[in-house]
Amino acid sequence: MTDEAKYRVGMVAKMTGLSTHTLRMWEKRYGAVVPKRTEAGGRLYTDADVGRLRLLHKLVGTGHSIGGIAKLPDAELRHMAATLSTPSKPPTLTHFPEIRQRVMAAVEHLRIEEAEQILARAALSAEPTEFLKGVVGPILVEVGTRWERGELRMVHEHACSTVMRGLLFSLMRLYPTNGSGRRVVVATPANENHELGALMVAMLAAMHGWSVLYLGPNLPAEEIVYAVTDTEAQLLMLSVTNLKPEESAREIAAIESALPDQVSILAGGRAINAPPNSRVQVQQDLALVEAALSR
Amino acid sequence: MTDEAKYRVGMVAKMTGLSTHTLRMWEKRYGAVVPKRTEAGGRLYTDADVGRLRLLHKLVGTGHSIGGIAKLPDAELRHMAATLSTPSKPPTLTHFPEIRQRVMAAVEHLRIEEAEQILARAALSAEPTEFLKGVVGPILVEVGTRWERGELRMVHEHACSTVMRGLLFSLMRLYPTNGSGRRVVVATPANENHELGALMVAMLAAMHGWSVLYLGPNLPAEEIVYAVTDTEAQLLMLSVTNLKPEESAREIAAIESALPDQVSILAGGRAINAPPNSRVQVQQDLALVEAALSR
DNA sequence: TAAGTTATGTCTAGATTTTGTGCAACCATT
DNA sequence: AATGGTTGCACAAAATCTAGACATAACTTA
Repeated sequence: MTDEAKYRVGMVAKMTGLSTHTLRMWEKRYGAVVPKRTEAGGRLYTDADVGRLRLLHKLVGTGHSIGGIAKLPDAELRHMAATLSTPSKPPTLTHFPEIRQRVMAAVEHLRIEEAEQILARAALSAEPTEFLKGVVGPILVEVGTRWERGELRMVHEHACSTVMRGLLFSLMRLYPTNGSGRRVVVATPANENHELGALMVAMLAAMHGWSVLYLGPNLPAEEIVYAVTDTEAQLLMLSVTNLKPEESAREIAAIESALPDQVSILAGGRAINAPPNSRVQVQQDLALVEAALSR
Repeated sequence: MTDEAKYRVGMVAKMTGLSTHTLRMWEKRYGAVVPKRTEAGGRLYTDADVGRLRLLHKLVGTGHSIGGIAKLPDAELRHMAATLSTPSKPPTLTHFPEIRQRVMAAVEHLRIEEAEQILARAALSAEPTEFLKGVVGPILVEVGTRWERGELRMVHEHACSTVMRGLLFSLMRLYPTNGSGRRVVVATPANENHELGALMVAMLAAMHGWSVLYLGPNLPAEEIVYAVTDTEAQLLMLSVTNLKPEESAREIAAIESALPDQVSILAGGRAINAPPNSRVQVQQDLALVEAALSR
């Protein structure tokens, strides 16, 4: 495909399905496309012209008036064609790779509404654990690594996190607490700002009927301890993805030593580093976390 | 997407489900939408017009009378559609002080589910702006000051922020974008971690039909600039509540100098500090922010 | 409750506009 | 001269425009 002007009007008529007459009229009356000319005055259309004409033809066929849309830019026309054809079938995607790919594409172009829509649909038609393991997790990892490699920018990472956060929040609320009275506190230690792992396990806990107190990222040990004891929670879940090993170990040790004996601690995340010989149970696999929660 | 007028009545009829007759009557009798005209007098509707008509159609379908709602501003219609409640006649006599008090009590005891419930109910029965100004804002301020005074702990502040964040996210999603094509980016400059102000204005923008790209807290100037230019947004909204004056001024100046001229900047928040003689418009009052958004 | 009023969608009718196509005369290349 | 293209004018079908008449339902008032 070049931007060479190479098609004459009869050829374009065949390619687009419009008559030569119509082509000339659309040019003269509405300036829909203005082809170059040969020295003798013959019209010469480019590939882009043909594409545009096809678009216009399609839109006119669905009811738009040529006079109203002839002057609009190509991007606008494409958008109109895209939004017009969709209402029939909102395809529920259950094929994880494709979902991931489409969400990544949306994030790359900062089209967060689109990303949200795809994810929301997928979330409702998949097993929650599967969804977390097969979609949310991998996407976060991919955005993270591509960001480090410089292929994506910080905005993409932020936007993606925002979408996921909102999504997980909404999903969490779909599972109302049952009266089992099992309470869990979910948090992230001091200086750890990555909350998405925490959100994922919080959602798992909610799914299993726990009453979840989600505290968000970056909390000093004493605050976490206070929350656990004040609410008489039986379980504390921590997520660490970005701390230095010694920092992780220090914080977790501080939390553990101050917690009442009967409280269990479940920790996970890429950078987790727990002191040995402690009651802190380290668990990276979401499925196993889930098993622990359903016990 | 542009705000160009490009649809003729027949197409609009197809898109909205209303008859051409009805469209003309709604215009003549109630001024529900007043489309531009071609030179010859033909009606030309914009995407925003279509969005508004869809809203009106939906509301009429649920029992509202067209005469009563035709003149209401878009934001009002969106709120009504979102809550499917009464036509704004009863000025919502929810008693804000009591709501605040009950939420505060719930937060104090870390009963976040209770807080969530109270807030969600109040949010749906109140005018969004009023709700933000009368409930969300004051509660955040109160939690902040009581924390500084040592009456509350960091966990309370975190838990409360988490609740509000989730709430605002959900509320934002109640107002789907119409095709008006007005895009706004909402963010918080580097080192500013308080995102709730940003979330509040993001929600206001969504209510007014803007397509909102919410980037969350703590973004360097160049990232914000990239997002704005990449999405061709017309407006950037910034919130600063916790930076030092010189830091605020530096970041904002950096952003402003790198942004294309046609992008407006609206900034607010306790610690905002904008360079003088700039196009940065500082606005602390939510009602005035809203006015700017509906222009 | 009956009668009158208002609100709202639909319909008609005749004038215009929009838009695709037909025809005529002419030009360029082969 | 055959082919494919150009321009301008004419024309007809479809879509709109305006103004007003009507039908129905909902609401008011006596």
